[in-house]
Amino acid sequence: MPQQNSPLLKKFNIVISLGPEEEDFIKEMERERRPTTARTDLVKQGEKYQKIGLLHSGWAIRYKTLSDGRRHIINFLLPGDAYGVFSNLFEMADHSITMLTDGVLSVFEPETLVESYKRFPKVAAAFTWFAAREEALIAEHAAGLGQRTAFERLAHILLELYHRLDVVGLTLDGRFSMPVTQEILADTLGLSLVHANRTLRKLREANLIDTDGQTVTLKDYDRLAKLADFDESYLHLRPMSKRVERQFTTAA
Amino acid sequence: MPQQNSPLLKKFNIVISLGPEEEDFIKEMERERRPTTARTDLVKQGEKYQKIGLLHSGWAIRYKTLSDGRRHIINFLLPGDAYGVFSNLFEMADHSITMLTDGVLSVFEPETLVESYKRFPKVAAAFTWFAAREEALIAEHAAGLGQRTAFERLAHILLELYHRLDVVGLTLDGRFSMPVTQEILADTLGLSLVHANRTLRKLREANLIDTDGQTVTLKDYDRLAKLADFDESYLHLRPMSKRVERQFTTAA
DNA sequence: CGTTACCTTGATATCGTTCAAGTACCGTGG
DNA sequence: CCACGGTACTTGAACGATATCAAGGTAACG
Repeated sequence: MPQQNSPLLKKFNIVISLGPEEEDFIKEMERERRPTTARTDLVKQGEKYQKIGLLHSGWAIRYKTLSDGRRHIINFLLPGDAYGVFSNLFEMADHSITMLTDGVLSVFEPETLVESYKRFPKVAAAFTWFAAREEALIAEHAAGLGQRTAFERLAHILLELYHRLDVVGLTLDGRFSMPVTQEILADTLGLSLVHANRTLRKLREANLIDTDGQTVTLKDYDRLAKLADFDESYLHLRPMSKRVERQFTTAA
Repeated sequence: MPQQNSPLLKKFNIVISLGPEEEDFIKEMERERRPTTARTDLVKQGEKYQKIGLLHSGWAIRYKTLSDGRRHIINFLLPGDAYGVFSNLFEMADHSITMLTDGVLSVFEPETLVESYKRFPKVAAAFTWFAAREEALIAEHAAGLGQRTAFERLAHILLELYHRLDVVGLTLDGRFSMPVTQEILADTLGLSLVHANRTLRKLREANLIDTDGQTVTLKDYDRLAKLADFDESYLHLRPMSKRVERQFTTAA
């Protein structure tokens, strides 16, 4: 029977071509699957790091809490995303990760990744790539928080989520499921809950999106992209250049 | 004659203990020194990546430009900082880097770093550590942009700069040189130039800081840290844990 | 069927922006 | 040596985007 590729492999296959042995190595990493439930903490700010994790299904948030309770959501973790890849080097986590929904994940020891550096440099390159991409995403968010209006920011994050879900096959006709309360959205965009709600309404009233429960529909991608100044290149979802790939094959 | 350690080595020595051969490898990377002048672009958004760079002296900014000209400054590059370590994996730069002052830097091919993975895993670990730290800094800025007031944000960045300069020996009695116009500061904090100016004044009037030309003095670290909710742990300037260091020595 | 979580909307307050103007300090050329 | 233009800093006044306060609505769930 044809085994469907995991979301992680789907992403990897976009940027780098892996041989069967390399794919097997990754599949081995993903073999042990651990079901989780919404509100489970995967990482806790201030506590020691332990494992690296891969999210197979479900959504999670990576967030920071200020001492007075204010919370900022750094990023969403979607199916196919990893966490702890490099931040594992630190003694303590400077952020928390919590499941937003039920989901399934695999966790493994950092040693496994170190091993890949020796045996399968291309696998290591793929993980490094996505860790670097994490930073690119956060930098884009920071730029948005600094420079974009609430309206632009909201449009922008919806477009980002659309693209990120699209590569792992979780969109259909501009529609996707977004299991996120408006409070979560507000804490992501640096807005009050009330204003997040109103901004969402404005987007609906401008005929740019539709919402139906947790389902979001992008009704006019082009206008949305224009008003949010959205340029997908920061998502870096393109094949690795020969130049770079060569580095990681001769390195073997 | 006792050779003064480079700012990069000063930072590395905080987190990991390097043997003489490893230090030599780094010194070799830094050997060729290239003077640069203010306003020189080290990396340009939209252009191809080329090299990895180390900044020995001078300040630079990493920033993104929106299509309508708005600019957000992601981070400052200070002496001892590197750029392009991982973002080199990408085909195109999603941000620019420009010198704020005259300075000196070393640039080298990514292959050099790949080589270190095989020959000197601890050196690779140190670079990886600092690339991961980059992300931690940006995440903290994003959290600030989302949740902190202008006043808190300004206090926070001053404290961050103080700490980052301190580890490379560029502070004295709570004082440091900050070759940054208020416009740059505004674009970092997501404020208008006018409001950055007023916020700076408020900080002065509250007797928290002094400014004299480009020199900033932190007059009351504790009060500043408290009001900005500053917790230096996100800077991750502490020795690497045995657990991690072991990974990178057995990996050799 | 009451409680809880989430969404929605109005009214008012505030933080930060924009517009406008003026000052101080340079470096350069006449 | 002075006039000039450029860059950076400063301050006032009006405006606007977003927050806060307050209230009510709806659906899910034990």
